[in-house]
Amino acid sequence: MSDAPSAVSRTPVWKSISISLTDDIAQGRYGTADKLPSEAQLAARFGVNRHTVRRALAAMAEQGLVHARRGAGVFVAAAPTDYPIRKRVRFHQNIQQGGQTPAKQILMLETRIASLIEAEALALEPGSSVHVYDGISLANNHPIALFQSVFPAKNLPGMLTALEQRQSVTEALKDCGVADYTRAETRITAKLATATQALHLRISEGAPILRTTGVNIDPRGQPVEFGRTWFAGDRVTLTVDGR
Amino acid sequence: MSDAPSAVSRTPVWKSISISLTDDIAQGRYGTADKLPSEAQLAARFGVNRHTVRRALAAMAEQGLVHARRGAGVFVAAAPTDYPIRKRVRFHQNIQQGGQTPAKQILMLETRIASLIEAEALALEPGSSVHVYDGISLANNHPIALFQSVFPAKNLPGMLTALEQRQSVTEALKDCGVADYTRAETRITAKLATATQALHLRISEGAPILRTTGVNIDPRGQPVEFGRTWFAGDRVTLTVDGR
DNA sequence: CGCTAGTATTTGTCTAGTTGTATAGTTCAT
DNA sequence: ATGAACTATACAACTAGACAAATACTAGCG
Repeated sequence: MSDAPSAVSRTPVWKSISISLTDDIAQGRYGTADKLPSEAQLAARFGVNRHTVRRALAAMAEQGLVHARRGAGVFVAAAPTDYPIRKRVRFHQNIQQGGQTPAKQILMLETRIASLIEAEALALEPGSSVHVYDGISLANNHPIALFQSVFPAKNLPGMLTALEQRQSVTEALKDCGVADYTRAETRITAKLATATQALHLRISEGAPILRTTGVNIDPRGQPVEFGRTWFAGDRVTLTVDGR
Repeated sequence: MSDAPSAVSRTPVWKSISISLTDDIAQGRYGTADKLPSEAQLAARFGVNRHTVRRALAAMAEQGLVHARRGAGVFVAAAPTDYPIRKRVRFHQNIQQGGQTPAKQILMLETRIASLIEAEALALEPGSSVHVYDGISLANNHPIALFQSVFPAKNLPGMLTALEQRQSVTEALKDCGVADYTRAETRITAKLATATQALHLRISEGAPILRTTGVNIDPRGQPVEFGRTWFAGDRVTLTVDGR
């Protein structure tokens, strides 16, 4: 009691180790399928007992970041996914290119009146109706991001059922007659995870989140999708090409 | 626990325990870096509750006499070491001059791209690669400081292996053709120990730390090392010569 | 060259001990 | 009553060491 510098270490040591290693992976210090230093070496590096390192690694393994092979070592399972933001942003393509398996989980599909923001982004009359697609993006069966896609309902009948069957936005749009689309603009900001977001993304509340907002347009320049995506900050690295 | 009857001021039990243990250390019954008996054992010896012993130990820790490591025990802290900062700062020399045995423990050796700060300190092009040497400085086998030495990679091939074998920066540099070097500038600031630093230095989180930042240059004035050192504040006294 | 056997590493599991922290209760002097 | 000193108990976090099980490495042999 009565310690002057009461900067109480509320976070357990193993958690800070886990964060440090996760960051190392995120920074590319250890690449996908790379072997981490042995538990003994890590224990020496962090100045703790091997068991404390093990607890940190266990937490990372639970998140699917690493996996251990007895006698061999601990390997990076999924380096933070590189998610390129280009003219043509395609979730499935982006994930597959990184050697991972993409998937989507539907949270909600509905048709409703567009909000002001949505109407403006899609260049719609106020009061127009839109299809809304809420869901979770997964890579290798681990949640990467939450998203909400908003489509103008007028030109896209049957979009909801198409989304339900296809899961892929690209293919659903193709079913509805939109063969191609490109990203007109993307905005990126940093947020902190709310409780619900944290739950869905399997991160802790208050963890950093990358929010991107983008509008996709068809070749004629008509907006076809207004999308917002919340990426788990430590699981994804957004990369923006020069152009 | 009864007599000394009407005396107005009775010293608390924990204080007398603290005095007793302090005396034991002063008498050399527990030497530097020795582990004291566990709190439970001390509680039994003094016939009190463990918490009373803890209060005594807390008082001693506040005076820098002992330091506790969770799960490991309570250890007798070392007397502060004098560390002179001069034109030629040499760790091994400095420690030996104080009659102690120097040693270094490698935490990490790597080659990577220089950060902005590092590039500027070493007068390198942005994006140049550097050798980085993370480690712990020990005197008489207990930690004095954490350090990070950054060397320009271009002029120093084989520096990492040299460091691995030699441990001494001076000798490793000699192996790489740098016969002599002097300290161009040293900055000193005070910080608080982070969790990891505290673990390595065997101090408590939030304890004071002296951070020195320095650049060493070769006789031609070329920067050869950018070093940062975090000294355990209550274990080291930095001295600066008038010179 | 390929195979095997032995050795060293590395992760998995178990047991035991130690400090850190929280809660609750007792005693006692003022 | 009130608060300080101390006791009692329980659990969390971390250390320490040992051993088993799986893997990687290496030397030697055919």
